[in-house]
Amino acid sequence: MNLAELYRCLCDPTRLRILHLLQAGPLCVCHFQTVLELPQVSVSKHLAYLRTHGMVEAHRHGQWVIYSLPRVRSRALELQLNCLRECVQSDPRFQADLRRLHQMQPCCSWVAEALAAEVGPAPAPVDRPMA
Amino acid sequence: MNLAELYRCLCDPTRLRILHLLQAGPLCVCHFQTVLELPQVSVSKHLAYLRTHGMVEAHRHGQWVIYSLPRVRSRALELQLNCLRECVQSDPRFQADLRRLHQMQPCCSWVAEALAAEVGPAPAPVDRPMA
DNA sequence: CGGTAATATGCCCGCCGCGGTATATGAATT
DNA sequence: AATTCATATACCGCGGCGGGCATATTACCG
Repeated sequence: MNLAELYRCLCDPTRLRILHLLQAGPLCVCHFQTVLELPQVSVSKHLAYLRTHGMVEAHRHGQWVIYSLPRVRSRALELQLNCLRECVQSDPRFQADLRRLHQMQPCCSWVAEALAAEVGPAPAPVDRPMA
Repeated sequence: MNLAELYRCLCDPTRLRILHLLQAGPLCVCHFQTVLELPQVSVSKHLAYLRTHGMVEAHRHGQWVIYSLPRVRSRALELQLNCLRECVQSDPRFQADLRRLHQMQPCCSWVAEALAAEVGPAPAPVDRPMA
């Protein structure tokens, strides 16, 4: 992916919020719906956009899909994610998202945690790229 | 300007090349035309886009218009420019642009230099924001 | 004043991305 | 098998943006 394409992934406020949240660890779609307070279809479409552009990875766990930042990242992606983190440090919007994320008791937190612990070759049940 | 808007300025390859070149110092439109090898109208429109979004500043010097990065920049803009510079370090396209910039003998190099030296309250002749 | 060089803008068109609505897929549960 | 939950996708309409062409603006020069 070239740089302009990468920036295109970043030029939507919802996608920025998603990527920011993902820096705290893997999350399932229902997390995003709750934290972002956006309709399911909107969240799903933005996640699909990021996924097809290699900005996030998706893994099915039963009926849930866990999204995470790519395990292996290009140098540019790494730099951009760091830059994004610095940029939003003083932004109330993004910080509020983080607070809401930590407050919520998600339906599938155990799944996210299980997947976060999963650093090896994915020992979990079904773990295909996408549905 | 919010962050997503900033990223929107960055999500076009031509604008990325322009911003990258500007990190080497102020340039006039004819520089961009030569280095980028793009039609005048394309260069001008991308510059207008960046200008209206506060990513660059324009100053008339006689019949030329010199573009530069803003003298005063938001923290986010500063971070993004640094990140961009790091990201393109190994990109042949952007490095080739820089080489071509240094090779060329521009029509109005003295103007750019004069403006670069200008750190004070703009002592030069006519120096209005835009035409 | 007329001409020319440098730059900007208006218009048209095509494409992409976003929101919304409806619907499909896939897994779990009974 | 039917239902329900979680998630994705197809379709539609709209606005923004980029390219191309023509034209306007501004400054300079003879």
